[in-house]
Amino acid sequence: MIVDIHDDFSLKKIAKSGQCFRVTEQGGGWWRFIATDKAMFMRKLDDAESPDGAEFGAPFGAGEYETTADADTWAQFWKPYFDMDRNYAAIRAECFGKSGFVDEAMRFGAGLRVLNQDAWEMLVTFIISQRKSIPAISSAVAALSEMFGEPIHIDCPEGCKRVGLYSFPTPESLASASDEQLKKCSLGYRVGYVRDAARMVVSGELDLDELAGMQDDDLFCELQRVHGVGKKVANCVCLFGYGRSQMVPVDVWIQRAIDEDCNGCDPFAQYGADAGIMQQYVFYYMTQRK
DNA sequence: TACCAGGGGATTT
DNA sequence: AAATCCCATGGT
Repeated sequence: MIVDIHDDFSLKKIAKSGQCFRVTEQGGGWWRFIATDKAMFMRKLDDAESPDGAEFGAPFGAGEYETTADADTWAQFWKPYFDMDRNYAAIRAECFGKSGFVDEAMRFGAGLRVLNQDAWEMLVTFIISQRKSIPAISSAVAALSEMFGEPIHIDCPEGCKRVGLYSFPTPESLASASDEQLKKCSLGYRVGYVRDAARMVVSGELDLDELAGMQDDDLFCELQRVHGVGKKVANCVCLFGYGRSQMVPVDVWIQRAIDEDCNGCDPFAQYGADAGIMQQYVFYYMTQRK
């Protein structure tokens, strides 16, 4: 199926933006996305290699995209996943001019979008993320999904390999997992954290659906009841799992940006409801610029 | 407020 | 090939 996209959209930048860890580049311009129990291949058509930067106000990467998703699954799952109801080109234009550094990060990262992902998947993934590099997180999540997830059966485009197609593990499957199995997934000292989180969800002590109805502060506090979830991980779950676009996770890269590029002043507060989106541009800029 | 925790992946030697 | 560094941190 063909999707016509009129806003910022870069599969490559999204894939490398450190918010999703189950996205892989395939052959022939295809990118494979796995989220919860779904997998989907997508590529840009009519693609002359896009330049790195962008003009403000002009959509970056707009055009026709081919997806293996059917119309219903696109509309119900992937369209909201890609946050398609938000106009990122307009946000870049509105936010321009408040910080030279953030302006440059927006120019560099044009095409990024903050994905709406599953809260459970985000909780586990960002518990795992602590003190790991992005490639290490990706391989741990892949191992966990292969060991505890279910095979996903979809048709792959020509040249794309049918490997590693597993759903994200359910809370039940992780709650009943053994330490030995979890350790094989390179979770290290995080094994106990993941099992506790799974148990809390299975027992109902932590109701992730109920949390969706809470105010930011309450949501933020509730998440930190989970062992292994501090401020940074809680902020990631709020931003990526609950669509709280004003939340700003501060990791070593964002802290470095504040310290070394912004004279020690936090630039994010001035963006209000878009602060978390600016954070994502800055994270991408810090990790991908040469 | 220090210090430590698994280990993987990237970089340097 | 081996040493070294660094990592979307949190608990103690």
